[in-house]
Formats: sequence, structure tokens, C-alpha cells
Amino acid sequence: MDDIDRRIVAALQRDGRITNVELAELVGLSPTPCARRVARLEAEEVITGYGARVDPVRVGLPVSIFVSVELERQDREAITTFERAVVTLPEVMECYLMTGSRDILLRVVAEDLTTFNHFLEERLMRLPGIRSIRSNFALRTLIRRQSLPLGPNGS
Amino acid sequence: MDDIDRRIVAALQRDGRITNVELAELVGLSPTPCARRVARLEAEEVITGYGARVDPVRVGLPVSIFVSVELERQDREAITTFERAVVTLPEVMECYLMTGSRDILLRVVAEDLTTFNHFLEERLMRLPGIRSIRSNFALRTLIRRQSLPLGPNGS
DNA sequence: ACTGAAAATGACGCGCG
DNA sequence: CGCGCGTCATTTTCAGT
Repeated sequence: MDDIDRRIVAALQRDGRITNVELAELVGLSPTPCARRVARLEAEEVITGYGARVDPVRVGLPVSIFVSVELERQDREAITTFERAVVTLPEVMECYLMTGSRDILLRVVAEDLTTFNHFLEERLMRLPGIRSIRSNFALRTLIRRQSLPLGPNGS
Repeated sequence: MDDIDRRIVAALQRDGRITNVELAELVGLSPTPCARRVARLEAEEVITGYGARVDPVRVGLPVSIFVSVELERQDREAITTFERAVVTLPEVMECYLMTGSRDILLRVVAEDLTTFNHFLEERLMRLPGIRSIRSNFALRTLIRRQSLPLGPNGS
């Protein structure tokens, strides 16, 4: 991972459909070695794939809710069991194991609060090993960045 | 936004480099009308762009920290001022205006805790209008989904 | 469906560490 | 001596008509 690799990754994060020729001249390489680097970055799973960026509001999912889940037990097995269950819920966009009270933080998307409530009662609360749940609603999304800060100054 | 549109968006979220021909047969259309729909979805900003998916760990940003920021004042102007300042920090991947204590929730990425601490003291705490800051660390990322749940069953 | 264009792939020679 | 870049030619594939 040298500086050119970082510039390649940064450029592909901004525009995943850039052609190899354009990318090459952006990073100051000729097409062939540039393509080689991209292939290597993909093989190393630095780049894990390519996708369209979609506006959640315009596809009818304007609401984000942060849900803190406390498990009955916090050992490795309980966490694994919960993890395997929670990945089956497509509404859960992010899931983190947190320090502190060692609970779990989810970001869930929903059409509206009614839909979320239904999701909460019928789906999430039925997962195994949950002691308590606490929900916090996002009124508005100020930032949702798609590009990681790469490079020295954070490209 | 009909069902075919949703399938197009879902397919492009999974693979943003799929060709129009492949996409067309995936959704059961011939290439030309399929391309028209994609162009429309882009024009309507349902699809806002295309990007590479990058593994945060493999580019040296394995740590996510959730930072709750309480502002001194919670009126529209104070929020706007803060928003304009916080977008200049590339480490801030997400930023939400929350209900309840009406504070702001950030997800920040960092190389390690030392780097984060530096970011906190030298950058974030210097933003205008902050009353208090509280940080919660993610030990592990269990899910980071890139595709919104579209369609009836959540494609 | 066709045509024109552009990009990805492979082979080869070169320079630098 | 080996690794990585550059140029060239070939083949495939895509978008526009």
C-alpha cells in the first residue's frame, strides 16, 4: 500500500465507474500497471466491490434509528448467536459491539415510525438473548460520507 | 418508482459495474428501456453515484468511535454553523441530529485511539458552539451493510 | 441488429533498485 | 537479478443509431 495505491482507492471511492485509462492518468501511471494495481487491490480485498450510491430518502427509507441492545450474557457465544440472527434483518444497516456496558449498537432504517415499531416488536425483540432495548431516533442526517479519509491529509 | 425500478436499484447496489445488458436480463427488460430507466434514476438522484467499496481495516482505519456532541444552543442557526464546520472533517463518516437531548451523533473513523484522541482534542473540540462531548468506542464491527433493503421482502 | 469506438488483456523490452 | 513500468497489438465488449 504505497501512495499511488491510496490515490487509486480514493479515486475509485469517488467514482467507481471511472475507466482504467482515466484512472491511470489521474494517478500518474500508464493504463497497464494501473490495471494491475487495481486487480491486486481487489485480490487483497482492499477493494471489496463496487456499488451504486442510493439516496435513502428517495427510495422511501428516510428514517434512521439507533438501537442499543443489551444482551443477557456478554460472552463470545452469546454475541455470535446474536450476530448470526441480526444479519438476517436487512433493515439493520450497521451493527457494532461497543465498549462500556458491552452492549450492541444498531443503525436501522425504516419508512416511518410505524414501520420501525413493527420491526422492533415483531423482528428485533424476537432475537435470542436480549435483555433490553433502547431506541434513539435521528431527526435528520447531516452527513453520510461514502469515502474513507485516505492519504496524509485525508483525501 | 415501480417494482422494476426497485430491482434495478437493488442490482446496482450489489454490483455497480454490471453492464446494461446483464442488468436488463436480470430485471426482465431489453437493454434500451433498461438504460433509459437507469438514466432516469440517476437524473432523479435516486442513484447519486457509483463507488468502490473499501475495507476500512485494510486501509488502516479499523476503529469506529461514536461521538455524542451537545451544543450550547440547539436552534437552527447553531446547528447549521456546526454542520458547516463538521463537514470539513473527513474522519467524520456519519453525522445525525438526534431527538431527545437534541444532540448530535457522529461516527468517526481512526487508525487507533491515539490518532482519535488527537483528532478529538485538536479538531473536533475546536468546532464552534460545543457544550459537551461523549465518546463511545466500537470494539468490533459486526455489520456494515452497503445495500438498502428494497422491495417487499427487503432484497 | 449493426456498427463504430474504446477499453481490457497479453506479450515484450526497458529501467531502476 | 528481480520487480514494476511502458508500449504495442489483439480481442472482446459496450453504447449509440
